[in-house]
Amino acid sequence: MRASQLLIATLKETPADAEVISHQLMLRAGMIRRLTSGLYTWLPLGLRTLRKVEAIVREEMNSAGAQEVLMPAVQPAELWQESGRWEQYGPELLRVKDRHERDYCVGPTHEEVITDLVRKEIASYKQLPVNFYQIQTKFRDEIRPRFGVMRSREFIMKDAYSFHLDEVSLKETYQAMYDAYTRIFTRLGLDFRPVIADNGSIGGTGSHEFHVLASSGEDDIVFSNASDYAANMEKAEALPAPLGSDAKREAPTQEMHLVDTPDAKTIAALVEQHGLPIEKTVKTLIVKGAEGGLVALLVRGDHELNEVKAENLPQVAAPLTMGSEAEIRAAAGAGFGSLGPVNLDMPIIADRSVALMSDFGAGANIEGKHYFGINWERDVALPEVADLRKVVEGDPSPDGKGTLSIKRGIEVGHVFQLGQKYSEAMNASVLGDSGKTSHPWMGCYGIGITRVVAAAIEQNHDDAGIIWPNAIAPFQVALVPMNAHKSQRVREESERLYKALTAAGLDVLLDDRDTRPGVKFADLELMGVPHRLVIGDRSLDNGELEYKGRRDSEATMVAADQIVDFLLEKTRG
RNA sequence: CGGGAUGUAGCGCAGUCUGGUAGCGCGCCUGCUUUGGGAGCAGGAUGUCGGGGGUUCGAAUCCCUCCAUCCCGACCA
Repeated sequence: MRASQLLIATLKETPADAEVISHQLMLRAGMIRRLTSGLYTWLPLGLRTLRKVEAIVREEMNSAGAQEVLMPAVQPAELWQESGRWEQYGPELLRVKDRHERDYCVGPTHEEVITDLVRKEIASYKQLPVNFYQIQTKFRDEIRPRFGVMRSREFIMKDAYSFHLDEVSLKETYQAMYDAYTRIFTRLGLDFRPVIADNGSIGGTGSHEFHVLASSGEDDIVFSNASDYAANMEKAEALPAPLGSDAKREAPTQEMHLVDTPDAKTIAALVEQHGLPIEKTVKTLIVKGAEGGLVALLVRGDHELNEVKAENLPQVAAPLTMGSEAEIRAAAGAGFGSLGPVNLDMPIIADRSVALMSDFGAGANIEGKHYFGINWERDVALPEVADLRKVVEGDPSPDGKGTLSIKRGIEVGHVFQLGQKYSEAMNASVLGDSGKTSHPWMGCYGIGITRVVAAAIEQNHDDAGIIWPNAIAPFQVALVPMNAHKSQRVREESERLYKALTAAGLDVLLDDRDTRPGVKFADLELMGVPHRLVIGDRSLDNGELEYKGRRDSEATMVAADQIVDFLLEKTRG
């Protein structure tokens, strides 16, 4: 393509409302423009990258045995009422009425539509397994859209849904999708990790998220330094004690005694004012119980409650809700800051590491007082023990190998074993070889296409702009003719190169704009074109061209007759 | 939805406290010069000062109200 025919909408200054680097650079490079909150137009430059991501996803999905379909963005309410999600989904589901006052939604996902298709079209186990996917625009009415296309309301997603006679078949396809995702993100040139994820309220048996590692990521992901164990924070298991220790409680050395702590309403204050080591303190959090009433959760002072783990406990109400000050005062006899397990009349669940503590301090359930020197069994019965806390850097890995590190990640993909939830709710069934009907097992597999583009930039940029991986660069090579308005030879050589490189299968941008070279260099760097060739009289005299990779600090000279092979080599992989 | 901030030319901002002809930089248009890292000179265009209401002789500026956007918390690809 010629630059004179492309909308090059670069900006020198950073728009004030863009916070993260990918958003800033996408605006500055002229990839996207905001229409209104959470809605973006993809300009020609941005769309080129978007389409390349789609193409890679499509190729790998096809070769993994999935079939492409395209479902409507607008869906009838009836289907969502059948699955029960019309009520469940909440305000994130954009609901609309047509002229006949019938209810519809703009689809945030397509389990209902695909299940409806399958129940109509698939009747026999002989047609299973099947795996359908689409690349399509979704809408989620996010409370707070932010970070440009990273968390927009309208976004493009690849979503796939597989159907199986039994769980064994589901697991096979699940693995095939896991492998396909690994190939996709590898081909995209991204540094990513598949991590074990929580299944959430949908249930099911298995789930992995694919995260692109980036400090601006919104999720904490946890992984071992000595094995391939990786999980998201919600799911990462906290072992009771460090590796190699015998995980036993130490014998009491202190008597339990009541201490006046009128100004110690927080763990930090307690530690500071009373000289107690923080790992000898216990935090008591009181939440609503599944059967009504309240439940107390205990974690060590230096640990944080993992809300997902807490919510998954059978005794605890979902969603997790903290008790109100008034409720707690009525039940415990004291308010926030003075709560503890001693003389507390409600179900108590202690984190694994709390169960191993001795001589510890906790609220006394008397306003402004704590007990110090508490020991389990002797002073208070050991309650039920569960894994309640968030893991921290340096915790032992749950698989017994190495210790855990925590990094930030951007979730770009999710594979999920759904089980029979939708096929049962919507009565999709197939005949088996015994002549009996059964509900197919389902899996679903998503990739945030638009988010991938932003994530790639978060991971690949410098002060001058974007640095695209070869596979998704809008243009692989830029040609910059020098002094073209005067030198016919430069013009001719540029045209010749443009045709030769294009014929060799490269995506080439010929910068034929009538502007100064500094402007071109700055624009091309901002737009992230990974390879640049300068054509000037000086180097042509020597039969050479000047090459510079986007990450190179210096340009190098390349023999003009070698240039096609040279660039084919550079743009590979 | 709660907390914080902002809204003035396409973009970045000043002006608002203390009411009195709406400004600066970049970008854009014309001409001449210039052409290896965001050119120079000369000339030019562009604003319902977020909307509505009020106070006032007079409002970007003061008051009321609505709206939008951004940032921090609960959802998700």
